[in-house]
Amino acid sequence: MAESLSMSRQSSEALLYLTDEQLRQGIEAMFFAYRGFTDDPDRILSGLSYGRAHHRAIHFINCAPGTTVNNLLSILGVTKQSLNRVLRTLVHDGLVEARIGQKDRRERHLFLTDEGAQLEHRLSGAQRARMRVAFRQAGPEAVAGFRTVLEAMMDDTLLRHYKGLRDYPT
Amino acid sequence: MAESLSMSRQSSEALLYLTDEQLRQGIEAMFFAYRGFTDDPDRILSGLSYGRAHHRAIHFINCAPGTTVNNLLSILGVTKQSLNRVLRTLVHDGLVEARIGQKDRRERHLFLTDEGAQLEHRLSGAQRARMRVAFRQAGPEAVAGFRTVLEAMMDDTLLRHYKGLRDYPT
DNA sequence: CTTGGAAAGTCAACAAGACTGACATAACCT
DNA sequence: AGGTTATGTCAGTCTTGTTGACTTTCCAAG
Repeated sequence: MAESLSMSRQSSEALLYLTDEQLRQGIEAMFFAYRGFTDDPDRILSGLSYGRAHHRAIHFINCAPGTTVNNLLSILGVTKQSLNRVLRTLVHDGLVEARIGQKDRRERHLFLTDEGAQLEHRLSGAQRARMRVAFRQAGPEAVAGFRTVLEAMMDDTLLRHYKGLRDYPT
Repeated sequence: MAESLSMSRQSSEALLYLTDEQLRQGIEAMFFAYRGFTDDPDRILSGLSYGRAHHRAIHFINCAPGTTVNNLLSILGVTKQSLNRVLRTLVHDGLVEARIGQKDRRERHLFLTDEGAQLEHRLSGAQRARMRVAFRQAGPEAVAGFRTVLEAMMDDTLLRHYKGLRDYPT
């Protein structure tokens, strides 16, 4: 249904999607979609004295349990001092546990506590719900295209983080 | 090429794209792609004592020349105090002109000066360049899907801004 | 073995940019 | 004349980013 339209006139307008106007619309779509994307979790967090930074930390600790602070740093792309502030409150509030490394005692390996996992699930649940609706509305072809473009838009360093990097040993 | 893969096993895995793991990957793709998306302009702006907030203002004033402050407010979704701080510096630095409305003298209609348009072009140029590469890499089918999913992900109010809202009369 | 450098993490201070709340001014409308 | 609307401003707070200085730990070269 969605693809029949774009494919029918593919020959005559094959490069339409590369005009400046089309690119500008792509830019705005990213802006507005990202806003919708972060809205639900932000609303949940604002009632908890946490922010988007806490959400990001919780999300990636959940994805890669046992990851080190340094590793999280390179994923999130912020300074260690900035991350540390967030991590400190999360540890203090009992959402994250930071275990001293066995092999290298300088490292801290990060884990969600039960309470942390609970919050993570609440946050990602809201986000997944919105994305599920969008994905269902758009259909599998569109979703495949969505992923393809997004991956092409990432920096190569980030792309590496995006693919892989699960399961950290303690 | 891209679609042959997803269509060949469509029957058996038609709903694969709605599993929690697929949704989680979509979430991360948004996160990393948005980072790549804002990187280039941010770098340019950091040398100019401007930030992403200035970029957004400039972008939408360029798209809808003559728009009012109030209108910009609802597009950007920030408070007037926050926008005002940004706008003040832009007007002061001669990048934006705020003309008093003809019909309603309370309104300020916003325009980019030549210098403002120049900066806009530099910023959006960097962003368009990256998006052009991504679009070309992904192909027209993927781009159509990308747009479809992004639109489905927006809030309805934002969607209204995204479609339309060009050309404001002075 | 020791010593010096690198790496991981922490503390402190600061800046940008968002927010709220209160208030001012001008212009519009009934 | 009085109420509403559009805009601007001041003051204060919060989140989240920054840099600089510091400790602890590890490792490797002398």
